[in-house]
Amino acid sequence: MSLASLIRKLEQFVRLSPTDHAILGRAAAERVRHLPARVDIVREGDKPRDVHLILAGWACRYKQLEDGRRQVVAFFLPGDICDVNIFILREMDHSIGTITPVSVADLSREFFDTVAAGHPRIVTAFWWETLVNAAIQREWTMNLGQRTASERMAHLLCEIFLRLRLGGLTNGEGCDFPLTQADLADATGLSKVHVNRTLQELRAADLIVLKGKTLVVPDLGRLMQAGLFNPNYLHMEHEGRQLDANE
Amino acid sequence: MSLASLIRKLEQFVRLSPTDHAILGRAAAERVRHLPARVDIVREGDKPRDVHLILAGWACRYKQLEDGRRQVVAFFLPGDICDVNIFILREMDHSIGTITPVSVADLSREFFDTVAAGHPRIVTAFWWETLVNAAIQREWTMNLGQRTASERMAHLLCEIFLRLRLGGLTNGEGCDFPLTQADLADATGLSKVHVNRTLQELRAADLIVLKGKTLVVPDLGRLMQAGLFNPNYLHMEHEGRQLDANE
DNA sequence: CGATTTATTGAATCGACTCAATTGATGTGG
DNA sequence: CCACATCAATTGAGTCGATTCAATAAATCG
Repeated sequence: MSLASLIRKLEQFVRLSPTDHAILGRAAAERVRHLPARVDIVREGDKPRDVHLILAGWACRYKQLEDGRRQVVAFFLPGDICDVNIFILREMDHSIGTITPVSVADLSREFFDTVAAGHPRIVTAFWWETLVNAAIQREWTMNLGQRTASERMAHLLCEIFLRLRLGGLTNGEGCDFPLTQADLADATGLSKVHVNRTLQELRAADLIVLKGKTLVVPDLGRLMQAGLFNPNYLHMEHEGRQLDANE
Repeated sequence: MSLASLIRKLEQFVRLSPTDHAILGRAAAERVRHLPARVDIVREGDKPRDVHLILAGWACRYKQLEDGRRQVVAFFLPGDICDVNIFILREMDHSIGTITPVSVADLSREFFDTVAAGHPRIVTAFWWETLVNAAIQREWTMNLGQRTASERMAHLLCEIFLRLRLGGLTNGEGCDFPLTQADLADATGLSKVHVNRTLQELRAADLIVLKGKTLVVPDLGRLMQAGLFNPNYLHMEHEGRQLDANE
């Protein structure tokens, strides 16, 4: 269960009090839904109601053009919050869909009001989450604009691996990896065929082992080099060090 | 002077009180700097100190790879705030540079603390600004990942034109346009040469008139079509209508 | 006014795409 | 538990959008 991942992630940035933990725990337990793979959680045009906290499973944020071209603009991993304060806006400008079966907690506007009123550390933690998500989105812009296919793919894999590790969701050099090549294509702006060839390149260079929904990164440093990956944008600079230890 | 643009922009979303106006006015007047064109306001790796409010001129947010490849990930127009609460983070993961000469107000951490403590409408307005900036960044991801060169360029021009109009910075169908083709190349992920050819295409289709640092959009609807532009992500849905009138 | 930046044009090349077919997994019902 | 159906991954061949390199023209600036 991955309220733990959320707290672990937030705590590498701010230290939360027992009360803060309790508040988050209660919010995450209140309205939980279990969704199958490949369904929409919210759709472009919807009126935003709740903020979604992913407790288990993977999801993605995507946008689509009328002619069907589709871009995944973000992945959500367990412990990720979809859009803090999204209910401020009138309507969604994008959709959120599940990749695997997902457990999601719906966080109400009232919860955020409560937090804003009396839990400044959580407010700070949520701002941190928001700023990091913005940084990730910028890095994706960079990724699509400047990196070659294999750099781009290596970069994306580094990011996912590090984000999973931050949530305590890796086993040494390996992690679950439920994305299909079609998902990777939608995220990297490449064609499915080229994604396939790009992955083969990375495999041939012994940068990744990817099969059966599992990713192994034998040498993260080399994969980072291949992707021109600089982790600064993930802003894991605080207590992050100590967490690295128990991997 | 473009505190007006900021207020105009925020007010099409939340109605601010006279006190709110005064607070913003004071903050924007306190520490103002005038910078020449083509210099950095902040650099990647810096410790974030203040939040920057662009009072006049254009700037951009950019990231660079070691080998020199450069991606502009956002443009800042008069009235734009660079990163609300950025001082939460340890260090900048990108740089901000001027394009034209710029007047910038440095907003202190204390200002944001004051706002958080006693000016809920401004807090909401700042969240709105933050969420819209995130939406813009997502749309750029989409733009780079899915649109062809000419769609991409048309889309970018639509966005800039609409954002300028929202700040009251257009004259009918025209606006200032200080970006060079090299800037457009860095923003669209295209080569300079191809930017040139793409602009010629748009000119040939009578979608734009662009010369001498001025852009004219004879038919915004057609340009939007050409760029597969859906303005929903700018979230101008509120009092926006009435503002359109006095253009 | 010359110097430098910005814009434009041409030609050759290449990275990534499309189309099309095949192989390999995964999953479901009889 | 196998057989079939579907979805995911792989391979080959030909094409095209966008790139690079290189040179010239036009603007802008001190």
